[in-house]
Amino acid sequence: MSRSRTQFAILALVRIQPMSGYEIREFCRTRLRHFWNESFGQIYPTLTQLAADGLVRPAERADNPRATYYELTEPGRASLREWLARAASPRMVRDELLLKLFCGDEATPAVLLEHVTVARQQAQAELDSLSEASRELEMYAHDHPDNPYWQLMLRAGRLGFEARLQWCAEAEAVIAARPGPDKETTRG
Amino acid sequence: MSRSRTQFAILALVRIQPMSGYEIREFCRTRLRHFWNESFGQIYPTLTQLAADGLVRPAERADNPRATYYELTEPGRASLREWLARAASPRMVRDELLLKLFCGDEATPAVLLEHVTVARQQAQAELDSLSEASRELEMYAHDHPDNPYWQLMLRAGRLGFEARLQWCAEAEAVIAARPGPDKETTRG
DNA sequence: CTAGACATGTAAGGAGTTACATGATTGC
DNA sequence: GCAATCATGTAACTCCTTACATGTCTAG
Repeated sequence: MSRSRTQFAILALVRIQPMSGYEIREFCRTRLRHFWNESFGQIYPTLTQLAADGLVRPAERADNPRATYYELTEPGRASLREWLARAASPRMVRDELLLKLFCGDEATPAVLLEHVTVARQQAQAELDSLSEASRELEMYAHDHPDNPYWQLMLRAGRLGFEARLQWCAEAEAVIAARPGPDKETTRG
Repeated sequence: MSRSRTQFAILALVRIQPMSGYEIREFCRTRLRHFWNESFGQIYPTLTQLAADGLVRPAERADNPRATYYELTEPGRASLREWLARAASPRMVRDELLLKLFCGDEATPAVLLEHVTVARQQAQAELDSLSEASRELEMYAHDHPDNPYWQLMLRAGRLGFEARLQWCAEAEAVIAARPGPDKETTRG
């Protein structure tokens, strides 16, 4: 049970090809960014534990002998499949922007507008990077058996960020329609 | 700095009206569910700390003398405003369903389909509860100065879950199109 | 009289991030 | 030579959930 979700994230990654801890981190940071994250502090200890448990093992890879690469073992594959069969724990979202908006009347419209604009730009940047990732997948993994699922994964990101973008536009309109901060509200 | 985001979530809630720890929990569990959560283990110690720091204080409330209600103090309001002015930390999402899909070819389509169907039903249930919440807000808080922001908050949930629903439908189609599990894939 | 909601709290532990420490290699 | 990237790890800490412990009140 320990290392719970991290463990399976790592197994899922080394299943594709042998990977080093550093590569696992980079993969999360770039490809899985919109729905998963793992940091070094989780990855390296978990990798050590997985190797001790025989679920992964050190592997050769021609391209760069500097790093320690790990590959999936058959027990590791069995463990991965067992996890796949279990129900997924519900999606967790923590959105500080919405929490701030929740007491929006306590702030000035200008401040809220700034927060939303930043969020809109971030969503747009994510959409751009998803498009790029989708093009890369089509080029390099067109025939990979996992490709339909990888495209679905990107599609989830795209739909999510499009919704976010739409919301930001609506929020900007609503906030802009509020009375400005020029007349001081005598509150206290 | 300690109790960081929990602290401000609580300040944001007691700002609306004096609340007990239990009510704060219920509010998160029901109204803020789609973007925020706090558990008892966080709420009670934080409430104690906030009271010690003078950011909230015990308050009277006619409707139920059993619980200890807390209200926002002026220093508490100042602290809330200061937090509101700071940039929101990026939205965090952790989606185990997508992680499973990421190695979808390792599972049977039937298993994946089941996971997605559960997710679709959950999204639909969330949409229903948001509609209900929106109707309630219009009825009881139509003239509340925060109402536009609360509606925006619900709108974010609605757009998000609609996107989720859309994605689930697409995912079901893609998975259903995959070769069935009747012919055993000789893999190992 | 009992199940369920209301109510408050603590303890333990799991999960996850950040900062630190270290060092090799590569490109400029 | 220097900065950036690649690479591995640890320690401290925050954050958060879960399980436990306890008790009241209300509705059936």
